[in-house]
Amino acid sequence: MTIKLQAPRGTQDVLPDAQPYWLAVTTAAKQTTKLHGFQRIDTPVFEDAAVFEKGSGDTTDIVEKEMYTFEDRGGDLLALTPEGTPAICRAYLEHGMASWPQPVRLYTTHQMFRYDRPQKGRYRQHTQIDCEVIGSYDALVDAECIALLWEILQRLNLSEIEVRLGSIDDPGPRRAYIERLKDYYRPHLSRLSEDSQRRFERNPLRLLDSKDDRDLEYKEHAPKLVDQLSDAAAAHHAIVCSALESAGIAYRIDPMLVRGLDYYNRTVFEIVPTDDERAQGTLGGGGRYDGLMEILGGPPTGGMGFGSGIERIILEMQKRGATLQPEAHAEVFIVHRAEGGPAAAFRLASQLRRVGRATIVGESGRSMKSQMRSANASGASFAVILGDDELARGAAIVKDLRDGGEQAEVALDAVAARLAAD
RNA sequence: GCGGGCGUAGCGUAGUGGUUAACGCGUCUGGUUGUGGCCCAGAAGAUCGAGGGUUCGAUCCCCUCCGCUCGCCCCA
Repeated sequence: MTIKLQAPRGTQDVLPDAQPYWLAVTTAAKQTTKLHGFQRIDTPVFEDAAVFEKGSGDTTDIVEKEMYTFEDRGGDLLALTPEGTPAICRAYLEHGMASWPQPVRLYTTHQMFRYDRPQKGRYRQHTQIDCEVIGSYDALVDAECIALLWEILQRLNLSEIEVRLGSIDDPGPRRAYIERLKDYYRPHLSRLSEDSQRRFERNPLRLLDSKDDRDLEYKEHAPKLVDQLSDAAAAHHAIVCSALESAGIAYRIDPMLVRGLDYYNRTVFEIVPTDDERAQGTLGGGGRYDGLMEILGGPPTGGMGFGSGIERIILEMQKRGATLQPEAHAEVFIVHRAEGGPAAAFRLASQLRRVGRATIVGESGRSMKSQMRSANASGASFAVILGDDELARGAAIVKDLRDGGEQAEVALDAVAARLAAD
């Protein structure tokens, strides 16, 4: 019978105590993207479902089993964004950004929704920092995006991180490679794990991602895509590598790196904590998506970007021992206990706010002790006390709460000026 | 979708087959004459996740469900 209302599974409330972490991360993203010439964009929380069905690929897990799709009252089929890139690309096309100076560098922080089984670092609603560079095929842009995420994490004192870099070539050569890969695996198929047997049919690249003991031996000797790239992709990859080196960014070539989205080509990357083995430890990842615009009905347009999970970044910060304190609720706390006190307190509070001071008025009817306790708990630096005697002569007591508790009587009209923000 | 752990006041925990379920933190109210932080006192706050079963009796034993959580798959 007790109906307990609670946040839906896989969602969470970000309480005041956690806000400093969110502020730190979003600030780091804002500042770093600005240093790279990115502009902010915001796209809707939901989109026409087709944006993702076409954009992300309708055989990807994200679209196939994780999308929150619904029909609205007008009969339109909509989806809560599971993934930012197609939405931003849609906006690029819709607003004719191809006529802006190219490439267009865009960033956002965006709610993502995926119907998935929650666990540590994985939620049904999560927030991503999303950066996209659209309108460029330049390999240097790939390196810049990787560097950008790297710098954001560095700014948050997450230094024990590692870039994993790979290339999945362009669609044509990749298809040829996949055939070679399947040829390699086919004779061993019956000895592979069930998961891998399924992957063989559905997503052969994932064979290389298996952690099952039964697959390891075959995986080790499997042909690696990154070793046999087409000339164009190999040259592209080489530029990315040397750019990262010149920027002093440590990376590791990961031949097994496979991303879960269909549209990637050439560069793919992830950044993970050095000491974290878990799959959900990935702090961010992305890659190049030169074919995506065409899939969405636009002209051929190069693109490169990444997403990074804010919740995961915060978990990692806390794991490293970061402790950020919430700000004080107020700077000035007005204690009133007098005939006419409430009205005077209310008026004084608005004067204080006009001069830039965060001000809280104590609860009417509570004792002075009680209000002073509230003042202390609010973190305010000053209490302004309105008592009968002072009010009778048009004055108030200003008390410094920070240490000794010095106090002085000040004319009511002079309080705001005295406590004004610098 | 699959497997493991857990479910007692807002939070963190204790506890027992049988009178009013305990403690800490937090909240509120007080500690004389109008004032915080420490300290002290008091109060409020829990149908012990839900339903069923065993039993004279269950918060404690059994089953089911729900929820949370960790892992697999996959992803940020």
